[in-house]
Amino acid sequence: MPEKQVKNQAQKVDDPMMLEDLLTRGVAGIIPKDIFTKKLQTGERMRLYLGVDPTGPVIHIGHAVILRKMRQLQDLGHEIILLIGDFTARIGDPTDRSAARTTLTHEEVLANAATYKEQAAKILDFSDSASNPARLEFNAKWLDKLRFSDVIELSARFTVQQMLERDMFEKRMQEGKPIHVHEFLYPIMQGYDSVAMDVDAEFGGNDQLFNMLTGRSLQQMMNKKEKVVVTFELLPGLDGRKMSKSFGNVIGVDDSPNDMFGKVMSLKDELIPEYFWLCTNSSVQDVQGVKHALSKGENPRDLKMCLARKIIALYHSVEAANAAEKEFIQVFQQKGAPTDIPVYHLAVEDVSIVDVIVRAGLAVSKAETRRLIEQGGVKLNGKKVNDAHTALAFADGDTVQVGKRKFITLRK
RNA sequence: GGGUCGGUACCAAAGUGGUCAAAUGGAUCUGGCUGUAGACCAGAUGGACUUGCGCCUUCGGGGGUUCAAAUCCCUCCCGGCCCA
Repeated sequence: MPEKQVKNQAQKVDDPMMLEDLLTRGVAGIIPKDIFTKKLQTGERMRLYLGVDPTGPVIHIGHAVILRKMRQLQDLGHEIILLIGDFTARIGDPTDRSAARTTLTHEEVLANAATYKEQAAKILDFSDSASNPARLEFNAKWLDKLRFSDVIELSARFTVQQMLERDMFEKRMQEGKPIHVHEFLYPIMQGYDSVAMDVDAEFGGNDQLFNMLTGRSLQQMMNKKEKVVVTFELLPGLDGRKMSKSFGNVIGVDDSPNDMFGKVMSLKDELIPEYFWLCTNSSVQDVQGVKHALSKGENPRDLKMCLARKIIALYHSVEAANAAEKEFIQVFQQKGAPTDIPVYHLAVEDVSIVDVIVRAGLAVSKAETRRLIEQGGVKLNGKKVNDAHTALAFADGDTVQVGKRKFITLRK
């Protein structure tokens, strides 16, 4: 029977290779490093958490760098908490925003939180049957209870100058952009999470350093504990810019195998080694090997295909990875049709190809569809459609293609 | 509270009475090429249709002046900066 009792001891990390991997892969900084290292070596059980703002519904493989590290520590027996910032999300983190975020309603936040857990569960083990299950927490649990006097007391521990130290506040000051008072409270709220959960360590993206350090200060002041802060490299997006939904350069852990494959193939060549290091379990030697192969002139395409298989295997399965690769070769390298084409049932109103495309949702408006036809982006059974007006006789099983990636099969 | 500057399309930002569905950049899309949904090159990017130098909707909200308004006036809302 697995021990489900609270254990105060985690597994010791003796293997220097493993320790090295734990301390370096994806890690930008550890404050203070010696304490963290020692706790890993002695196996002193740590309570550590990652806070996420459920402002968007997608966990991407950049977040996963941190989650995968947490999974390693979970397996070693440390206590893992995924904190949903349901309270803080309503305020909006000013990090890396030129303007204050629009605030979400509590309902939106909770809906996002539910999908978060589902996605995080691809990496962390939340199941009751696990010997050391990860936990989900919500910070509204304690932040909602604070009274105004508590907030004053907490904020009195910090100065405006300290808050202004953040680059982004400074930048906004210089640019003459607004900084709202509640944004100053954000690091304090997030810092209070550490106190409320009485944690030993917090993980987070590099951009969260300031907020996490505020929590470290508070934890020292209020619980007399040295909270370790571990910051992680931000995984760049597929195009090399910051990974962000608004740039469309994100791979979600929930993406389908085919999507993942295609997205990895669109990765900027220079980022290949970094992705191997941060997004797969490849060893240092393997990553060196990849760099070497690239410098020797090996086709980056083939390395990306390998990378794509590894990533898909992680979030889906090896079989899914192989299938996705076959599909990619068929559709994009050989410009064939995909295996699974959605079916569209023709309606009586569908007189022209334009109607079909709009009603099937392949384009948002008729004007856009006409534009696509003019640009040669629409094919019926593999043949370019040149005229939007001709009424076409559709047959059962006809295939309509819009652009490179959108296909439908027609059914009467 | 006073002064002043500003609010433009998905985002940033020009335009300051007609030549404005609105420059430019980003983003997105299409085509070409290829190593691929990468890179590069070219083009497109409010909407409906009877495809018109025509129509409808859009330059923070509302109202007005004018043959004509993103552009002028009034008013309201929101923000920056300086002063108090």
